[in-house]
Amino acid sequence: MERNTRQRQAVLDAIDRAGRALTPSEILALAQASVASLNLSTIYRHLHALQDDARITKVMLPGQAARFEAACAGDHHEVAHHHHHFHCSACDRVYALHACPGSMQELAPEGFVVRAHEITLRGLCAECAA
Amino acid sequence: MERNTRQRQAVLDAIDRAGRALTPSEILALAQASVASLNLSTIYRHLHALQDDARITKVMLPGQAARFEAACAGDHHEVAHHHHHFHCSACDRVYALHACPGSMQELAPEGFVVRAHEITLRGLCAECAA
DNA sequence: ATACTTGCAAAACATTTGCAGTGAG
DNA sequence: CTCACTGCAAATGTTTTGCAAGTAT
Repeated sequence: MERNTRQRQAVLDAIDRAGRALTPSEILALAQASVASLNLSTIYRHLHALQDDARITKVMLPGQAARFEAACAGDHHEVAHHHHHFHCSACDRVYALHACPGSMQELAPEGFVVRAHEITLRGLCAECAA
Repeated sequence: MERNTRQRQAVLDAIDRAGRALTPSEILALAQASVASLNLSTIYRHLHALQDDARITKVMLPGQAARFEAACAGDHHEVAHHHHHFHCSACDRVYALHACPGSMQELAPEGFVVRAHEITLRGLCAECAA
């Protein structure tokens, strides 16, 4: 997974241009505009490879299939920026939130060691609320 | 799904006695102690029915299969208590957290309507940290 | 030319559903 | 005695993998 193929470029372009997290099916639909024969297996293989290369990030939300977003989406750091997500109940789209209220250590009982936290907001995006 | 069968009781007992959220497979293993022939299909059917009866709650965590916990676990309200969860990376168990930092409205951009939020903490539970 | 990539089909999981037989009330 | 419930097998949706053919370098 290191050659620069049309398929790899199509997957990366779809994600880079989206500006939000996409499901593998959405990526398939978008990338097939460039490479009509594109297959879901190939999509998944490139999604893994692009994660290893830190070009994209996997976004897992409760009860949702995995989505993928451009690494460093919306910021200009070298390392992936810690952030959370908003899931619109109406259009089912997922948007990155560039804020974080802090470590949440205090929510855990005595003796529990908190190493990470994830916050998901749900509701209506600006478009659907209008 | 309204008769009081051995299967239904076995599923409910397993969840009520666990004190933490269980996966359907864990429930199967526990409930088969009472009803050896018990089947995963039956488990799932009762899980839906018990949710409708508000006896149990479905717990969805990012990247995890669904788990189920007793409704009102750990508190004494009539309505399901709003709470979050801790997922131990070592033993893969899920514990309820009886605290919540608030609505998180402020994390969303202008125009977004926040209707709900979910927080998942990950790390080591007291047992695994020791 | 060589070895990485691709597409397809089939396998893995979690969950749901059709159906015919079983059992609670 | 009925109709809901159960168990099994098959279907669904998402993700992974084996393999033979295709292609970038």
